[in-house]
Amino acid sequence: MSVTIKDLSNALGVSRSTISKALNDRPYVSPDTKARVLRAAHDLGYQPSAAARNLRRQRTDKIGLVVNYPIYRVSDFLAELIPGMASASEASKYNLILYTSLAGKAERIKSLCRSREVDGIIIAWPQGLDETVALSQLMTEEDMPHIFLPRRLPHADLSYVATDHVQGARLLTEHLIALGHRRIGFQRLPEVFETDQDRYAGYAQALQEAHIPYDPCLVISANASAEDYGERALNTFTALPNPPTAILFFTDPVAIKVLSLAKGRGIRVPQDLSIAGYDGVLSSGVTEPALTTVRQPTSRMGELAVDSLLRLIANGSVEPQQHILPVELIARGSTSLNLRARV
Amino acid sequence: MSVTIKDLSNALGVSRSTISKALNDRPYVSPDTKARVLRAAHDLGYQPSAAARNLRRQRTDKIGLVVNYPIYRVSDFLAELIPGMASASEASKYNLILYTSLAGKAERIKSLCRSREVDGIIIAWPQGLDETVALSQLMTEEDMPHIFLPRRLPHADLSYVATDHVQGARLLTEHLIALGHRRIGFQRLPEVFETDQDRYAGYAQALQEAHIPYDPCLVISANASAEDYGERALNTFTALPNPPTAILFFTDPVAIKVLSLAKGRGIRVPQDLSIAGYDGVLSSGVTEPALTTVRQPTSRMGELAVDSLLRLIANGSVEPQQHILPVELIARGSTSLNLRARV
DNA sequence: ACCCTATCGGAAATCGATTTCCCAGCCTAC
DNA sequence: GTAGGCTGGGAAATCGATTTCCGATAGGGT
Repeated sequence: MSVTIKDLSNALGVSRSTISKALNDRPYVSPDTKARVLRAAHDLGYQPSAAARNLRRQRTDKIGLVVNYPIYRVSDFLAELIPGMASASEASKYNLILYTSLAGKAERIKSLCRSREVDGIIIAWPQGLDETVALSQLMTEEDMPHIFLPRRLPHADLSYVATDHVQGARLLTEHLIALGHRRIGFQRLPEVFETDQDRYAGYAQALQEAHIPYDPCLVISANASAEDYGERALNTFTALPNPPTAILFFTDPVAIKVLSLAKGRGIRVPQDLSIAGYDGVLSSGVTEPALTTVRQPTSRMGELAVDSLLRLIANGSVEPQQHILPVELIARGSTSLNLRARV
Repeated sequence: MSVTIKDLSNALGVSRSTISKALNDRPYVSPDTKARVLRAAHDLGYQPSAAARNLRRQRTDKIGLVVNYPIYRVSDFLAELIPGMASASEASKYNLILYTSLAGKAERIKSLCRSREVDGIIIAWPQGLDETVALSQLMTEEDMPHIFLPRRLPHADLSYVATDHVQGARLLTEHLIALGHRRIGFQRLPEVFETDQDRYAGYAQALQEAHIPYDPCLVISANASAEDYGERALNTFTALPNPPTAILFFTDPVAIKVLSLAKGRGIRVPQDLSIAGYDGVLSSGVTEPALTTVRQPTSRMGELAVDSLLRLIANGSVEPQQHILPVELIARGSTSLNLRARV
């Protein structure tokens, strides 16, 4: 079959241990022998068996990525995250193994840990804090380094990489306030998203600092089971006696949908209503008008997640890795000066 | 450390071979013993070591995905392809390992084959036919089943899964002809893309069947090194004495760019000029007007690639797998009846 | 009663590397 | 001159499963 270390040994008349030492840059091999080994290895096209190596070294140089992609299908999340992670990991001789069917299955994640087919795990899927803590505990028991994505987790022991949702919502709100808006609608995320609290906090902070009184009518919750977030929100808001002059939606696709909905109803954006999204997906730049949004450094987040995980793997669980990345406001045509008379 | 087959053996007073047989559903184990083994395995949370298993069985149940993602960054290619592949492979107990830094490096692909860390490889990156054939040969020599994506390859021995670019270009062209267009601009792809010939053929066929004479002025080549495909094409076409009334661009982002460019120059789309793209990216649906385009079943292509590869792995290289998937015309606002006087 | 076969289970080989341990020289230092 | 420390290299153990081979027992046919 393929050429093994034994073949090399036979060809050179040198023991297998010496071959191994030579190839792995270990001491106690003469320069001469080492050169001969390297040469022969190259000539015969020798490549160590990954399985044998993994078995003996008790590590695989592989990172598991557990994702529940449908949630993110709405955005370019995967498309940006994966390349970022892949380049970061390959730079460190690691590779990525994808697991998309493990979402929510604690039992299967435990099996993954026990089989030791990866050295660490990056988990990207939204769930409650309690479940996350339980999951983290499970992996810790199995001695499996791990890191969560893409949300801040209010727990001192958990490792995560996130983007700053407080800042994101605050930037958007401040932007609208600066444009003269005082009645700003805010659509909360479905409860499963931990990010919701952060964004809401950012929104509330910005309002408070501008001394704009908080009006509960301007904040509506999205029902996770329903799909027509956008339409419901628009209906609710326009039905108000004193409707908002601007609305923040929790994701670009929803905002984009509302954009076209508004157009159909004769609501001019941004003259009659300013609209903003969140994420900075490609589509947000080509709508008419283009969408004001917040761009998250997804690719960077992927890199950082890998780097952090590798640190956990190397150091054998020192203190947890917690990183929050800044986001960027992209102000575009869908938001403008509040033209309606100041009330 | 973790619980091994030896621990099970000790706990039960049963030999390791019997344990293995019981767990792997092999004959010559009494139902009683088998039940006891399964029970103990479950109670102790036994999970076989992936490395040991791979070493002994000489396979890993993993598929390598070699991609050169930047090329596809313009589209949702990765975002759709990967979930499709992942779900198909996990349904068959396989997992995906990502390799993004191997593009173009034949030597490293050879190493990948020799290390046997995957049972098969799916390669998705554009390159010339000669290189592809050479690469395929290399992998065949290493006994590594493999399949190419996402283009038809005019070679009887190569395995690939592709979408039907002839049909795609033909559908678009026929659509425009049906709308009364007779001067239809066609932008060819950079030469590196094998798809170019197919699309061009589709375009030419449609014209011929409609008895529209071929005008070389209406076909321009894109320079792979330049980035401003769209602008150049628009300039060239509008400078013609008898300019086209419709233009086919080779990808949605380019068409979208031209859309906004045209708007800036006072060219009305579709009244003055019909424009179409290719790919059906999310953005194409939200432009004003929405873009007529062709949608490729990327996710399905991913699934099919995995299924085909698994077939190659199972059958030990029977005949090559070659699949071409149909595409779908999405007619939208950017193309309309040819309103200019018939010349 | 005897042989043959099918079933069950264990001992040992195997997969292909790494790592530990040990031996033989050789050099240095006292 | 000898003890002790290096260095280069080999023998063998090891990682944790699967698989082959073989022995023992039981059941069935003549």
